[in-house]
Amino acid sequence: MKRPPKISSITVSDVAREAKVSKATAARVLGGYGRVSQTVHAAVLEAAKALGYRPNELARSMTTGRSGSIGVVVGDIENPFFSLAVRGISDVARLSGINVILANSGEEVEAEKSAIRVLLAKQVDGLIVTPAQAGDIAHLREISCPLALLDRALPELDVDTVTVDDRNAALRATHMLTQAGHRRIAYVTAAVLSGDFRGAASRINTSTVRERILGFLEACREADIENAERNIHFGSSRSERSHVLLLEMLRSADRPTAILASDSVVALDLFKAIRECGLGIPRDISLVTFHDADWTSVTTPPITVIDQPVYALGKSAAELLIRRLKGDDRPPERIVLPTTIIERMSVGAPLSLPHDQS
Amino acid sequence: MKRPPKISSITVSDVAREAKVSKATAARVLGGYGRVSQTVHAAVLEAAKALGYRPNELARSMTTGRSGSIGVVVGDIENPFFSLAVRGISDVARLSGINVILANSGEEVEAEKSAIRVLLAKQVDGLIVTPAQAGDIAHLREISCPLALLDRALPELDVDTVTVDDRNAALRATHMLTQAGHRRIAYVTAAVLSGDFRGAASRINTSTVRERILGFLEACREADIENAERNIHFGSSRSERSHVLLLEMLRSADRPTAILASDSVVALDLFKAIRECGLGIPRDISLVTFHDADWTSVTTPPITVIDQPVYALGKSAAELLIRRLKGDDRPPERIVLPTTIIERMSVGAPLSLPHDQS
DNA sequence: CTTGCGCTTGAGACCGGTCTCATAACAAGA
DNA sequence: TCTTGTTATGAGACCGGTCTCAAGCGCAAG
Repeated sequence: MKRPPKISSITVSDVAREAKVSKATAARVLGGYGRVSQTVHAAVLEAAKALGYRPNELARSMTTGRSGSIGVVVGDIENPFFSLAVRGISDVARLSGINVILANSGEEVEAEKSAIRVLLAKQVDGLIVTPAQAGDIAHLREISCPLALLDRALPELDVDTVTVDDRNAALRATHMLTQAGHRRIAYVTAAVLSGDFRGAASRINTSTVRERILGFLEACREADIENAERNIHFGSSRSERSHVLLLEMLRSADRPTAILASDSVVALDLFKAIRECGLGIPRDISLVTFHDADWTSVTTPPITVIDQPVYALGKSAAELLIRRLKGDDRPPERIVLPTTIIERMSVGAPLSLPHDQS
Repeated sequence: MKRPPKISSITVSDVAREAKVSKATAARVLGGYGRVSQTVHAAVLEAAKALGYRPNELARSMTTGRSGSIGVVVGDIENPFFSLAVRGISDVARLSGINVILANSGEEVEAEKSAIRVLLAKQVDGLIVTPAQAGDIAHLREISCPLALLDRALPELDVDTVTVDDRNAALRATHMLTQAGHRRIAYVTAAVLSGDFRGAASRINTSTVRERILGFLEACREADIENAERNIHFGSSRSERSHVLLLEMLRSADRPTAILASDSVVALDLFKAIRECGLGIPRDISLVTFHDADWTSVTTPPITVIDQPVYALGKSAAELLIRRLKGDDRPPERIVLPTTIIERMSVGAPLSLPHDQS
C-alpha cells in the first residue's frame, strides 16, 4: 500500500501512547463515549492537544455505519430557486451537525443516477432529490437510506415529500390572466416531455409539471378556452436553441397575449425575447412567472409572480429527512406548502380588447 | 457495536464466497487493480451482480488515504457569483471523478474555521476556499492538504490562487465615472472592515477588497478628487439595517452622484434603494457594479457592469487544485483573470453639470 | 475476612476495503 | 529433466476508529 499522502496524521493510538493509557481508553475520551476517570480524561486531552490530534471522520463512519452527511441532488444550482432551497437545507443540516454533499443533475436522469450512486457509495445517511424525470425512477426505489423529495412529488414513490401547491398556483395565475381578458395564453416550462403531449396529462408524472399544467388547463376550461394544450411549451432551457424557439413563438401570427413561465430563469429569457421582438409588457403581452426571484421587482415593469416559499421548501425537506435519520419512523409525509401571488405590473388586458373589460 | 442501520450490505467477502474465490481475488476484480484471470474475473463480476454488490467508498478511502472529494467553502451560495463559480468547480471536478462537498461560511471566519475542520475530518483531498477575512488566516495555514484560493488572494499565503484583476477593473470603472464628470463617487462593498478605514488600505489584506479600493482611489486621485476614502462604505449586506444605511447615504445632502457596487447583490439593493428615494438612474445618480448578473441587462435602465469571468474563476481554481492532487508539485500559481466593462445605460453625467461635458 | 458490586481500564475483534507477501501452477530455456 | 521466470491466487496485515468483554480495583455489606 502506498504511504498516504498526508504526512503521518496523529491517531488514537499515538495519543494513547503519549498519555500512557490503552488505545481503548484514549478512544473513549476522544470519541466521547463510555466512562473514564477525571484524571485520565484530562491526561488524554492534554496529550491530544500536544500532538495536535484530529479525528478521522472516515474511520469513525466506517465502524458506526453513519457518515454524518446527507446528499442533495438538484437540477441546477445556478437556478436561484435551487440555491435558495439548498440554503434552506444546509441551514437545517448544520444545526444538526450534519453536512451536505451537493450534486448537480443538470436535469438529466443519467447524471442523477450516477450522482446518487456516488453519494450512496460515500455512505450518506440520507438523500434529498429533485427527480429530473418521473418516468425513470427505478434508481430511486433502490435507495436503501432515507430519501426525501424536494419540490417534485412522485405518486408512485411513497417517501417524505415537500412541494408547493403548484396546481392551485397555476390555476389562480391563469385565472388572473383569463379574467384580464386573455384567451391565447401560453405556459412555458423548462421541463422536457418525452414524446408528445396532446392532452395526455396523466403521462406526466412529475408532480410539479403535471399539477401546474392541470391547474393551467382547468383555468382555461373555466374560461371556455379550447385547445389550451397547444400552448404548452416544453423544454425551455438556457440554450441558444430554446431562445430561438421562444422568438419564433412570439413572432408567430397567433402569438399568445399572455405567458405563464415555470421558473425565473425561463421568465428572464422570455423577458429578453419579448424585448427583442419589440413587444411591450403588459401592453402587447402579459407575463407571470413562478418564483419571486430578486430581479423580478426591478424590471420595467416589475413582474407579477407566484411566490413560492423556496427556503422553507428546502428547510422542511431537510427537517423531514433528519427526523427520519434520528430514528423516527412514522409513515412518509407529503407536505404541500402554500403559495401567494404577488401582483406587480406585468399583467394587463390584451391589446385587441377594450381596456375597461377585465 | 450497534448493528449498522443499513440492512446487511454486501461486502467483498460476500462476493468472494459466492464466487468461490478468496477475498483478495474478489477485491482485485471489484477494485480494478492487480491481475486476475479471465475466467475468475467473469465469475466474480457475475457473483457481484447477482448479490447486488455496491462498493463502500468510505472503506476504500480509509485504506487509500484518498477520499475522492474536495471541499469548497464559499461565502454565500445564494449569491449568483458564487453559484456560478461553484458550477465551474463542480463541472471540472466531475470530469476527474471527484465530487464536491459544499460549505457556506456566511462570510464569517468562525463558520469558515468550523467548516474547514469538518471538511478536513472528512478527509477531503483538497480544499477551495474564499477566505472570509484576511486578518485571521492561521486556520488556513494549518491545512495539511492542497489548498486553492478562489476570488480572494492572501499575500501571506503562498498557495494556488485565482482572482480577477480587481484593481484595474475598479480603476477603469471609476475612471469612466470621473470622465463622465462625477466627483462624489461612492464605493459600496459587502466586505466588513474590522475597525475603521481612513486610508489604511494596507490594513485590508483581502486582495479583492484591497485591490478594488486601491483602484478606486487611484482613479479618484487622477481626477484630483480629495478625501475619496470618505466615500467607501463597508458592510453592505442583505440585512434590513444595511438597507437603511444605504437610504441614509442616498438622502444625505452630499449624496454621491455615482456609485460603484462590489457585487450584484449589493447593486440590486442599491437599485431598489435608489428607486425608493425617487432618484433616477442615470439622471440623478450613476451606477456601476461588479458582476454581470443576469438581471442587470433587463432593468430600466440596464446596468453598466464589470464583467468577471466567474465560471472560469471556479474552473481554474478547480483545475489548479486537481492538478496538484494528481501529484504535480510545481510552485503555487497566482492566476489573475481579465475583466471587461460592459457599458449599458446606467452611467451619465452628474445633474449639476452641462450634459455635453463628459 | 470474604463476597459482591460498580467503576475503570486494557486487550483485541471488527468495519470493508487495499495491498504485501508467499505459494502454487505453468511455460520456456538450458 | 532441472532451473528460472511469469502469472494467478490465497492468507493475512493494515487503515483508524468503535465497541465488547473480561480483568483489576476499591469499598461496603455480610
